[in-house]
Amino acid sequence: MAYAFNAFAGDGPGAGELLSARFPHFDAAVVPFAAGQEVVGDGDPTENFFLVVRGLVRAVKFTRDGRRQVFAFYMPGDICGLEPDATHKLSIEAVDQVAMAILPRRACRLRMDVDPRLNVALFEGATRALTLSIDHMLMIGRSSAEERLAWFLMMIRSRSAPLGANVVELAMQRQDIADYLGLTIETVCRTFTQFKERGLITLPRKRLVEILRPDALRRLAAADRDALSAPSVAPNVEPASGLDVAAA
Amino acid sequence: MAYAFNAFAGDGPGAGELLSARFPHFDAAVVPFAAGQEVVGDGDPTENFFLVVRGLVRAVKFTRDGRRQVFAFYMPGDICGLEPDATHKLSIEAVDQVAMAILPRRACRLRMDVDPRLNVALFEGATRALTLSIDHMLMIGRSSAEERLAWFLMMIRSRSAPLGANVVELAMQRQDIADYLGLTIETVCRTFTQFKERGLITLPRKRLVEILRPDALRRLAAADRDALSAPSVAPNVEPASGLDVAAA
DNA sequence: CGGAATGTTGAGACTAGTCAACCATAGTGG
DNA sequence: CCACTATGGTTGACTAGTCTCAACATTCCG
Repeated sequence: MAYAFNAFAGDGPGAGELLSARFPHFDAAVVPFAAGQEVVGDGDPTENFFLVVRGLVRAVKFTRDGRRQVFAFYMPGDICGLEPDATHKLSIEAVDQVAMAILPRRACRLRMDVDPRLNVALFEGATRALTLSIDHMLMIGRSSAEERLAWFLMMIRSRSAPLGANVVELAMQRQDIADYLGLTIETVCRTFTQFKERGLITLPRKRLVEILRPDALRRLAAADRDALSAPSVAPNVEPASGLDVAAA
Repeated sequence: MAYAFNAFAGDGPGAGELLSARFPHFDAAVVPFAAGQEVVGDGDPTENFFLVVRGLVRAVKFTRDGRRQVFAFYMPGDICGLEPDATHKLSIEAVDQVAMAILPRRACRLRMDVDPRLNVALFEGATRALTLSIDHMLMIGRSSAEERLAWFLMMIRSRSAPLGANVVELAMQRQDIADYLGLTIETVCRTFTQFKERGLITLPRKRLVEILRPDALRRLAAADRDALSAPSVAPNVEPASGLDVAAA
């Protein structure tokens, strides 16, 4: 599987920035992918890392009987494709029109051996990714449908919107949200409707959410995540945790 | 949170071996912990890595309203405590009588900067940990109770028993299993009973499981995991995936 | 033996899933 | 311009699996 590190825009120079500074390759090959197109598939050899330049990317895994789990969404600045094994175990797919910079793993590994800073950055990126996947797991394992959707909305908001903006664009479709949250598409719909009826949000368009009561949603979302109350990070700031990271 | 790398016994020298070879500190301080004792808690500063020397360790996270998720079990040879942030976000607790070697992070980091091999080993450990957490997440998000328990049993069997052994000791109690699988304790019990009635297992003691039909359990467990069918690793071998890894 | 902790079983409630119908939107071609 | 279709999204009725609450059994330990 390819796991993506998160660039963590507000977090000083993240892995993405570090890499792009260190790797001319990033600029060398930027490849476009159409919506729904597979970047790498389950079983493909792990030859490259990928830096998302434009669009939205998802990392998914299928079961034999067709169930699907979305492990992460990647936005511009995120890196995916980090994976220990010789073959990918997650599929990386373009959600909409996407551009990805191709970063040959061989070159990366060579650099990693020589450059301790890059090494540390990648290592920290990987452990951070693990941290985020744990938030995701806690949410999936121990939350109700409404808690999951609230968590999702706050996560997307903190990632994609300028801080404080309360209108979020959902590039992914309902099925992706459902598979990310471990729910069915119907439950996601119903929960959206319920949020509307409770005055928490409005839906100007299907893929556009206006958050009317961010505090209420945050409270819902926080029920099973400590991030909001964790003292180490600035309190009362939306956790960047949603930035899931997945191996590609 | 502290994430533990897995030593991967059958996988050549794992991170644990590498570290113990490289770090005299490993032998320097081996600390015992009583059953139930907390090694590090949520919010504690991240000062050390830990190598499990004896016993069973769990990494858990609590929600404000008391729900609990177990993210990983660590067995002798596993390392926990890997975490990017300054404070732990998971608690590390001894399940039974445990001995842990204390590995100062400062010393590790210094070494990591100088020794590329250690660095690569740790990095691969982290990405592998992420891979494993994804298996865990897929299981929690998309499986029935019986699939989860079957998955759990096959995981424990592959980790703790000599290959092929069909009697597995469960050092953890039912509540730990439930919180690991995202179920309630009652559902875990009922599923055990159901497995007994179907002739899949016997329970000579509460904490001792004899697996009568490993293939049937494996089929159940495999419904939402590719590991069994993945071609990159030896096929038809129990996946070592269960070896969850958590940051401590 | 007594008590506490752990584990099991049962009955009923409730959440989310399933199956199915319907609606909205966008694109296509007559 | 208007069917017609395809896709994506919503809603409803019903079901099923898991949770909740409660009682009871077992094991452990002083």
